[in-house]
Amino acid sequence: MGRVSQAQAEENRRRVVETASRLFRERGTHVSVADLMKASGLTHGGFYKQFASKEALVDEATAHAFDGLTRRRDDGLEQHAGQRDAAQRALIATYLSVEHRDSAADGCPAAALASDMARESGNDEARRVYAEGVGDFAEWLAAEDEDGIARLCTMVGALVLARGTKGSPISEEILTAAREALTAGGR
Amino acid sequence: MGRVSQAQAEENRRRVVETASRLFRERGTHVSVADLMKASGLTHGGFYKQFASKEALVDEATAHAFDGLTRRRDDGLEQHAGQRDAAQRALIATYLSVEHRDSAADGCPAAALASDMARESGNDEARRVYAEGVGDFAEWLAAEDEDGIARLCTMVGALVLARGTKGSPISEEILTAAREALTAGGR
DNA sequence: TGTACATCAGTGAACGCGCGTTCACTGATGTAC
DNA sequence: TGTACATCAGTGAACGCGCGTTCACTGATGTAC
Repeated sequence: MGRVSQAQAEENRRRVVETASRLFRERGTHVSVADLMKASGLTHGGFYKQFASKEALVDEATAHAFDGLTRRRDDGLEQHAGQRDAAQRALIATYLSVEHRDSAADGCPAAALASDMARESGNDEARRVYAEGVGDFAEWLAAEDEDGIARLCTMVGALVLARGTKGSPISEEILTAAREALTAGGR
Repeated sequence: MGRVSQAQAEENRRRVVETASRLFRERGTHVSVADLMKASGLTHGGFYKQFASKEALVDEATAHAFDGLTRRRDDGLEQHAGQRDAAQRALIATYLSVEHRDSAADGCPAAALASDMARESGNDEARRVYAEGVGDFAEWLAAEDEDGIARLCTMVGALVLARGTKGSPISEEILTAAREALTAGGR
């Protein structure tokens, strides 16, 4: 193929990070470099021209996924004219939907990457980025009468359990029960 | 080594299932057959004398892990002289402890295996066993004024997030926040 | 109860394959004049 | 502005290694007489 322009190279790099942030959420951080590069429209050999190691890509992809979450969350706030609790209610409804359960690739990284981070004991930077993202999200979710952390636990637990039980009727029951618990009576 | 008595063979098999149910919870179902057998004190070649495939072991180990959960839960009920809500409060406190966060191997399979089940799309039997275990646990957790499913979501979400953020101060904050949400005022 | 032999749990090497990473090569891009 | 050449993003084969699974072999166990 020969050399490629700097602009093109930068765009290719961005595409790999974007693809990784999606595939890691969908299938876990064990997705192979070869699969990642193929899904980005490249061959696997070029990977190390852009990234020091696969671990470094995990760091960047994790940060990228949380950036996307922040952006969507702030967009929602704007759509509700800055009304914080209306934006929160809307986000919770989307979060606990069948659509979100079925599309982890562009869904919440706090839920999708939790077990990978727990097991990725070697990669401290990714874990740091992850913890920071979780803290930010919890803070945003805080309501007048309730801790944002507790709400986030219910949301993440529901999503993770609904995904793990997908195919059984309990999967949808989980989403419904969590939605009710979070919207009824101050929760 | 030569042949081994039927009793010994049965015990070896049981030990492999037990080891697998622990290592799968701790490190995920991707733990290799070789590692599993070594941890059970055997060589990997003999695996297929006892199991049809690694997938079959995942099924059995998942069921075994939920059996352990059921046993511990019922033991707790007995210790509290059949007082259901006292037993529930004790279980919740243990569940949301730093000790449980740090020992996934003999911890809750609903939390530890969720992401593996979500991604184990090929293995329907393991998913069925998992969903059944989750349903049982949720039913046991039901309180007079609250759905067991919603409580389970908060518990599982807290444990999964605390494990993913371990090393950052927010990890302990998550456990505390969930404990408070679940014990204060009907929740 | 004792002997002869078939069974089969466990061993360890091997299978094809995919992993993360390296490397010689390519040729269009970017730069020096 | 045009030419000469160094740079380096991307290619594709290869590296050592670990994966799930298979297989010839072993020898103590279990059984038939």
